[in-house]
Amino acid sequence: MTAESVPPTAAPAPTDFIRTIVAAHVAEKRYSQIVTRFPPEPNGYLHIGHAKSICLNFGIARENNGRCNLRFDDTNPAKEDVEFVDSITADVKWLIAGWADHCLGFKPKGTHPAKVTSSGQPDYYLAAVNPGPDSEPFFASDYFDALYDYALELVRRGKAYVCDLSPKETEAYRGAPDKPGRNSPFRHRSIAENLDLFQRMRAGEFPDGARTLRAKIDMASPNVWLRDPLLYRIRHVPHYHAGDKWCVYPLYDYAHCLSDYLEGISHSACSLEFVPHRALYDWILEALDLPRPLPRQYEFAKLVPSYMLLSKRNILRLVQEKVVAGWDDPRLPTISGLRRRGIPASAIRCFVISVGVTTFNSVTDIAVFEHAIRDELNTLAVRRLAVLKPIKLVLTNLTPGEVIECNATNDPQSETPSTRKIALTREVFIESDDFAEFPPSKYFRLKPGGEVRLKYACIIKLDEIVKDAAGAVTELRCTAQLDTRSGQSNADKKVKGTIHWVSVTRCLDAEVRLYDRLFTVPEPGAEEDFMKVVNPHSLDVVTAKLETSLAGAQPGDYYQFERLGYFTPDAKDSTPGQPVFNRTVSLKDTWTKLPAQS
RNA sequence: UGCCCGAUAGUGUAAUGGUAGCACAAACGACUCUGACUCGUUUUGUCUAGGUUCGAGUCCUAGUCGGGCAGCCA
Repeated sequence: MTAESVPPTAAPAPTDFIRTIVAAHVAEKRYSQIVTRFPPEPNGYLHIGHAKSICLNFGIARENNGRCNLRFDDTNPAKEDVEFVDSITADVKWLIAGWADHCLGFKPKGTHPAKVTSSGQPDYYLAAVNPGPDSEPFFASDYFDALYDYALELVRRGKAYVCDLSPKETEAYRGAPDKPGRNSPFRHRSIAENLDLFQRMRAGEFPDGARTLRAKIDMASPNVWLRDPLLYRIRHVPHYHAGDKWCVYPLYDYAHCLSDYLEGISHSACSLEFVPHRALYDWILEALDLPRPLPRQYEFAKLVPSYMLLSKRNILRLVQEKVVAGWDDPRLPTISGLRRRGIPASAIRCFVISVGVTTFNSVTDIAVFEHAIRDELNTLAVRRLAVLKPIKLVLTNLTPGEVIECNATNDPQSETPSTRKIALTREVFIESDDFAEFPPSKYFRLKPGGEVRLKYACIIKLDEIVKDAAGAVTELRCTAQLDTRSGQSNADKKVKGTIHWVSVTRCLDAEVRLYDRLFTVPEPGAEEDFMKVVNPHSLDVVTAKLETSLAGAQPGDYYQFERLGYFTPDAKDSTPGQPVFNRTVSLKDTWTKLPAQS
């Protein structure tokens, strides 16, 4: 293999504090395999913050020949729904496609953890398989039997008890961070009574909220999560996945650590707000005296890109109040929104990997994301000509029916670029921004008496500006210097400016959606009300003139409209032969930033 | 006013106790049939005060600032 043929995936693996720990565990052979997991709750859509967790967990798996299980953390039947299971699964698959698909852990359809014997002790275990027609993601709700069994064991060991305190009383007894809690009056029930009561809770004998199962730890602990945390609550609600079999449901802290254990997870990475929960995570696993190596929890800082709002709750509000058109609105940082916007999965991965993994809460400049997008698209996107805000230009030395074929490059970044033919005709559209009757200094574009090159065609000179009665420019009359075309005698003639264009008679009208950031401030989440800082110009819809070859554009195709930016056909509103384009991101522009422009 | 965590250029992120690097951003320049890309140059940094040490971004102490924790949410 030559140096040139090394695939881009050969980029050095990232290093961070979690990977350093994993590497140490690999060296000491602590686990038989490195297994991570991505555990979303199916109560909303995935966003770019989740992408960080996905890249970390799948990244660790692929770098260590391991596995990363997709597991739905669905222990709250009131909030969860299959709709989200489907969208989350699709988003995860899209995000890791071609990168870590081989690490994705599913389970055989319909299976639950099997009771096995490990190290001479009874145990539960559910191994992962590759995704396929007979497999599905993991669900914490498939562990309810095993979890119930472990809860019974905790009771038998005198480490859990049934508490009859009401929600309000429970809160009062818990105390405050700076004040110790008080023991529940039910803390010293006998094991037999606890067993009986817990079984009757499960049997449905008590109404919602009447009793809970609690861990017996320490009501005076400075860590409030250790003050006899709730393990189970009563909810007479059917579960979208588990059906109506249960009326007691485990809480996150109890379910999560054991779900990790059941799947043989080695490293359980979560965000920083779970740091105080780690002691509980460890306590539950250790209290059960389990036979296999225990998973451990590691916490990292969430991704917070500037100008974005990431929490599900806030995104939901933007959707409900119709600030955006839905969960997959291209202005939203949801994975489905980013995909619809035209951002490649590889760009999302490059971005989150470049940000790194630390324990420091930070805000990442959106420019880093935009750079990653442009960097990927520069290689992936096919070049086309399009005019967003057209103004007519007449080449007076061409006859009305004359067609001059020009060769345009599709992929200038390729080592073996291909070309296509585009038609130069007497009348063309150019970008209205590319003409100025009274140009500022250093204006390289079309101006009175000036010359520019029409990209892939020839140099033209502006002779005359035609205006209507109101004084608005209606037409620019120019002379084409046909000997400056590629291959002609004067082809090497230099002019300072080159502009894009589209033939008036050979073009396609199309709706183009120009998206901009959704908020006007870098940290909308820090605002008293983020609705007040919504960018009123986050969407500008224009009817653009496109070169005809764009009629066949399909969703999933990436284009660069030269000198403008990257565009992709909208996956929802495009129809065959009539694409609607979304602007993914503009090209970097060092001209309009100049002070002369303001 | 309890406990836990954190702090390195504008932003993000590196640095077995041994020359503070990298990326993005910004500025300037080269190149250019995309004012893009690419290439080159430059600006800007270890929160504060003590201590240990030949030597501290790194270890210790105190402080400052920031974040988190009292759902029968996850």
